[in-house]
Amino acid sequence: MSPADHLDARHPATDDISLTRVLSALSDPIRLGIVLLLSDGRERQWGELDAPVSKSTLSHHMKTLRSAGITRTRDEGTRCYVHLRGDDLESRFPGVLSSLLEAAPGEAAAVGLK
Amino acid sequence: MSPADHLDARHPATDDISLTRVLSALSDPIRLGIVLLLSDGRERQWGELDAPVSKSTLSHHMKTLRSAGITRTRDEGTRCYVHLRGDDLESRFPGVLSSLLEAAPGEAAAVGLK
DNA sequence: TCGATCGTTCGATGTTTGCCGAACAAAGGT
DNA sequence: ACCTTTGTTCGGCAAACATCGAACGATCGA
Repeated sequence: MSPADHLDARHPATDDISLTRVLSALSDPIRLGIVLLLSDGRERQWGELDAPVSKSTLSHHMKTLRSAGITRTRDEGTRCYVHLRGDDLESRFPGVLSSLLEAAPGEAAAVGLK
Repeated sequence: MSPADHLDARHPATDDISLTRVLSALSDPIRLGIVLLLSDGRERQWGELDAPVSKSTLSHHMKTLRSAGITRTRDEGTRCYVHLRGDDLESRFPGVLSSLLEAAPGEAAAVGLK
């Protein structure tokens, strides 16, 4: 669709993002590592995430992040691109994401994400 | 180490506090509500927490918070007092707890904690 | 048109989690 | 001594979660 694919059913509106769901999504080391990787703002496709899990598991993790409102996914042909909803999260929960991202490096390293 | 029972086996040292465990502990609305209640720094005993769950369930929640390093428990006679490890968390993960506490009120209200 | 690529969906499995009531243990008060 | 209060521990149960391989569907390139 076009003008507003933001309103894709899969992505909650900014105001509907739940803090507990965000925390739950980030409490998994793999997902936290992915978010950390995405924190430079660049858009990536699944393969670039280097997660040490199978395709199907990664797909579930990406769905968890997406439905928690943490990432936004865009389909293009046969592949999906994902990026952090940094601004949305910052406006909904000021300071939370940024402080988390500063604290995260020590933990995510253990997961094998590059 | 010393006269300090801080190092009680039940309480992780500040440097051992894990971010993912903290996030996991806070991803439950009841526990988040309790932390919010404790955020004024006052020490309380279980009963003052007003959590809408049974004693045994509350005991588990308190254990989760304690072993994640979020709270500190002190036994006195037949009762336990608990307080937030605000300074420890702030030094380990600067900004995380404070931004979370600002974001939390909207969510925890739904849980029935006063 | 035929593969190859990429991601989703579908069982299946084992683990963890939230919750409860009941039984237990330690103090304290009467 | 006894009962009350306060918190812990112990099964048990249902729901949620992380994980996998296999099957599927869509798209792009040869």
